[in-house]
Amino acid sequence: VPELPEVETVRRGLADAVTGRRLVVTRVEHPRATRRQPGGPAAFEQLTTGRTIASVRRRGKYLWWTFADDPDHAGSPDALVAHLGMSGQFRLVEPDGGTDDHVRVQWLLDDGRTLVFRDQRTFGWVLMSDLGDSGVPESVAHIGRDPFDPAFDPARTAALLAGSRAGIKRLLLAQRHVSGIGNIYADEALWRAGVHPDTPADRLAPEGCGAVVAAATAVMRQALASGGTSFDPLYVSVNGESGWFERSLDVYGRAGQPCRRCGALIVRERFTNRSSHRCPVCQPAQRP
DNA sequence: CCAACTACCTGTTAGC
DNA sequence: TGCTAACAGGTAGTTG
Repeated sequence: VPELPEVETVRRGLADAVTGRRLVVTRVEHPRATRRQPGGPAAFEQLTTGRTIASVRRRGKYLWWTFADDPDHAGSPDALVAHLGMSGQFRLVEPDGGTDDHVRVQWLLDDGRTLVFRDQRTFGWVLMSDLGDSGVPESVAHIGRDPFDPAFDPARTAALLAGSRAGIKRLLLAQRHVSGIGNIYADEALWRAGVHPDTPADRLAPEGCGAVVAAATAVMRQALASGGTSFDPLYVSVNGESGWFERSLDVYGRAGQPCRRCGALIVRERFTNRSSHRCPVCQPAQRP
């Protein structure tokens, strides 16, 4: 699943490939991809066709392209926001390349290539959105900053987390106080910090929450440095390459294998209709 | 306002 | 072999 390091890898690939390119024509192949767009596929095609990409930006797992000023599109939203969901990909296709069943949106570029948005499980989406005064699209403004943001404030984030009684893993996944963390890196961060996922954040206090945030930041930086993506054909960069970080995961997907710190067997538990992985010794259950 | 729950979706794998 | 169930899980909307 694309989380912060994977989405940042995609952003970098996109920035290199499409900055300054004009979208000659947009075609929505699957209406679900534009389900959040007022006016649906037709509106999305009309609002994006002919525009020139000025920059590619990101907050948490949300990506957006800004567009160059264009009198033909005066009054149109300024940003194309995309979320990859579970399985979304941006891929560049050479002029003689084909298409496939998972392509949801495609853009013919002015260099002859085609940019495609592929998404097997269709949780991803694209949307034209206004840029607010802060430079963040309206549809992204509800999430917190991510740890790669130069303006990210770890102490303030820890204080915000510690102000909640909710379990720390739920809070990390909520994207509210800190964004970009998904199930994989949440489990990795909690293992590194030695914290049980259900520990109430207020019980951890700002110090404990700060340690979890620091662990999440560290593991995501390492993941970004080692190719940014998990080793999975669903999560590839713009050029189709997979990363190698899955080989470095300590708990996620390691149920039944020994903890790399203490040797106890990693357990997998149900957690709000998904799964949590933890070491029963390093991350013991909290006493009531 | 906060916290918790569920629908959304499809390809793969496990089990009978 | 064929069928069913479980599983992967981020987000938005709803409910309590």
